[in-house]
Amino acid sequence: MVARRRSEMMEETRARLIHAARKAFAEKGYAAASMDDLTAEAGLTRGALYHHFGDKRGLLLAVVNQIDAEMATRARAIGSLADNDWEGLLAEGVAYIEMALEPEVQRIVLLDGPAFLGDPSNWTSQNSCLQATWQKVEALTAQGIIKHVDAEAAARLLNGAALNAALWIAASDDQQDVLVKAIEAFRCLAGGLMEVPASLPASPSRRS
Amino acid sequence: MVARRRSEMMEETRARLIHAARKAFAEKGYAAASMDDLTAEAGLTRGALYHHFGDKRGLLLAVVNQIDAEMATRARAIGSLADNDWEGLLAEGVAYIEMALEPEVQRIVLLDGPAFLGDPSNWTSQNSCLQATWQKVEALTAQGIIKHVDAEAAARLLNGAALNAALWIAASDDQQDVLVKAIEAFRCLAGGLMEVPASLPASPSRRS
DNA sequence: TCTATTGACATACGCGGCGTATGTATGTGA
DNA sequence: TCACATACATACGCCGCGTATGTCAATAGA
Repeated sequence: MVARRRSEMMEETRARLIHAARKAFAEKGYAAASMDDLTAEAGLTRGALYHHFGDKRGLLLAVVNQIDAEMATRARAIGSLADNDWEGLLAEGVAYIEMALEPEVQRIVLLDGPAFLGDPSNWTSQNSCLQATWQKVEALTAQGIIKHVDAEAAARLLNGAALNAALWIAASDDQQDVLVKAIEAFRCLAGGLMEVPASLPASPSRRS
Repeated sequence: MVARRRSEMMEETRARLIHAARKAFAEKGYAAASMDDLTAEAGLTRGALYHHFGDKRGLLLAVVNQIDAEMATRARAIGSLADNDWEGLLAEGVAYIEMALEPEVQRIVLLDGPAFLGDPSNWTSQNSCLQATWQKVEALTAQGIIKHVDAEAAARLLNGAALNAALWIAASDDQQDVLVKAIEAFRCLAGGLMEVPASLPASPSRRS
């Protein structure tokens, strides 16, 4: 028997509970997931769960934060591979769309999260995914590459568009085909943020 | 006592249940709303509810469809007031953002709907709001005003952006201020769909 | 080293909510 | 008017969450 510290044990207990919760929430949805089943799957009981997370929502919050952090890390990594910040922003958006196709992400973060925890902006104090996009938008604004719109607004709408694209793709029959269309439309929309020569107005056919 | 047909009574019963459900779902959320309380509010019991709607999800579906239809009607009306189809599309989008600020719409259609009924595209067979945007996009494509992207994709991403904007606004402190920013960003994004002279590439600084 | 106290869990209980099975009354067709 | 269907109401059981309580191991102090 390897001697282990108490804190290590606790950490593992928390990890096992979150792991089981991710699985259960993704498969059955938050509402239909039973905490008895969930904890049993992790070799524990509800006692441990309430001790560590307070209530069912607390567990969902912990799960969402974990997944959100993973997503942000992956998105930043993908975005940093791009040739420039603009392509980086697009790449991040596309990465969100693709990540959102995973049942864990979709079911837990995109559907149950907002429904049971409220608006994502209130999760934990910040949403890592949003922050990543937000920062990229600010950088591009400073570089004069995109228009001077509110950075947070742009980031939120971009993420919203990506999210909806993912829900659409996931529910479709030919996911590959739809994915291509969604990405094209996304790049198109994002292009609206780009700065254009002053001679070209953003809106056509303005009356009188 | 006014003599009334059976079908009229039933129709009123359904309407009263849906009305009570809209109120309860909007205030407490779908999960926390009790069907006993809800039906009592309507002067009925759960018996009537299960008779007409099958189960709790069936009631939610009926409520969502009703609100969705109302939203689409309002959006089309607003869109048709615009000077041209392009401004109509933008006006519809802005209208969605503003409508989504209403607790009924936000809580029921945007949060609980997707969580408990699945992707909106599977509701009833079509989502009226999406259809309205879709049609406008197709019309604009035919007129050569916007690029040849997939119309459904564009419509879905636009609606998704509007939806997310609404969630943001609703959770913010200064709703008026945020609403202005969101609308500006929305118009900006939507502008990305517009056709531009071929001499200007959609993407800047392409390498090699 | 022995003890006291804290903390990490397990166990036990009650409440409320959903779904279903059953009952009842009113309206409709022959 | 009689048989039947329909629109509800009532009654019951099961399940799931939250909390109160119990137990055991680990650390702290003397």
